Amino acid sequence: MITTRQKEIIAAAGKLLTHSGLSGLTIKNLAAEMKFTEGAIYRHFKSKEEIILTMLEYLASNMDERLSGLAKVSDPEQGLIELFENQLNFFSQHPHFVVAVFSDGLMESNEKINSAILRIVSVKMKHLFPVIFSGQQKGKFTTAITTEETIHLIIGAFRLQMFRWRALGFREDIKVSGMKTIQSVLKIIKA
Amino acid sequence: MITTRQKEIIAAAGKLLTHSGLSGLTIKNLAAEMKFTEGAIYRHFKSKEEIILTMLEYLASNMDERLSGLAKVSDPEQGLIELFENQLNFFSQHPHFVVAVFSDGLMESNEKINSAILRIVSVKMKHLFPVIFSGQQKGKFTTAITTEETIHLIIGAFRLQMFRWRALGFREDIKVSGMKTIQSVLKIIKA
DNA sequence: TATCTTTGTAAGTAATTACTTACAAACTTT
DNA sequence: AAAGTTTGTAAGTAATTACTTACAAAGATA
Repeated sequence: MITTRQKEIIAAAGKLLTHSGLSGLTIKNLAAEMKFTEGAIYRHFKSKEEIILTMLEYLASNMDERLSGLAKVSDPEQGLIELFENQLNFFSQHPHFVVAVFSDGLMESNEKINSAILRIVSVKMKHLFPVIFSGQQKGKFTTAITTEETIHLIIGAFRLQMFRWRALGFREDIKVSGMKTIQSVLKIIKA
Repeated sequence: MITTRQKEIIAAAGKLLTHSGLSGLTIKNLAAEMKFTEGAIYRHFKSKEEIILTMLEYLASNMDERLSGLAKVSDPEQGLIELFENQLNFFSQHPHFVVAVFSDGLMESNEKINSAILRIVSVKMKHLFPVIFSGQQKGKFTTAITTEETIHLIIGAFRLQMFRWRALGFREDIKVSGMKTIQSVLKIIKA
């Protein structure tokens, strides 16, 4: 499906994106990052669009696998914590993918890329929904707002946290500050 | 300070940004949108960077003025509602500025642009802080989490709402869906 | 009325972009 | 060992980029 080289290239692409924005993601820069020439990039991808799409699809399925692999816990609060610990662990180890996953900046007039971005969001929601829902049913989380509204709050807070992490140059420990955010959300949504 | 033509140009720039992303914001497209030639753009701005910076600075001071002009109300809940009604009203009338205000996509390796973006965030926080803080002191809002954490939750939810509005092509009425988000946040943070 | 300033056009510039083509070295397979 | 395949290089391409320059028309000022 996806070769080792392709993985290396999309990792380099994420790195460029995160550090220099979309305008920094050029084939020239990508080749330099990979330490070979531009032509070689086209041995592995037929276009720049394909690189971005492959990156987004990889991140979506990677996230889906990771979160599917989480052991089922009966306590919804613990389930929520483990879900975000897993997410934060991934971004802590792969900070260069932050932009690709969260950036509105990749949203251009390109239909394919836009729907690939929305797929990532929906994967996240897919795993978040049952945790929140069961928490509400068990009387652990508030039912003052709907499941969707709760998810909206959580994802919004998480995204903003990642935005700030990047804006501040990845200086803070995202595992610590990210969990603080989740903890404060938890305090608020607990029934 | 800023001429009428300059305002027209930054409005056109926002329009291009929102519809076609950063790569759609070219001098050529900008000139076409203004219905004159590329050279004429340079009669009003000395560089593309200056256009973006002027746009961001305009948005920051515009927001600052708007929110400063709000009548002081004693009820924090009402204050919060009026603040966001004002914000939603602005974006409803100027949807093409959504990207400029919220997009991480403008964040590039350009230092000046990055700090202009962060200025917008800080203007918003400046006006949100006293409302939340007084609400907590008056016992109207929860003190289970800090003022900063509350603001983080609110801004995160609001940003995500704007992101979705754009992703769905500005189809829904942002005044309605935006206020729903604020209402659900309010339910949660009320003491 | 004559001159100056402002704001536009037309046609360029060099640099950068994504992508291609002809060729060669190194593995793999036979 | 011979042949085929994979993966790289070197040197291009046409298109697009931000920006410039020489010129002209219109309005304001003298």
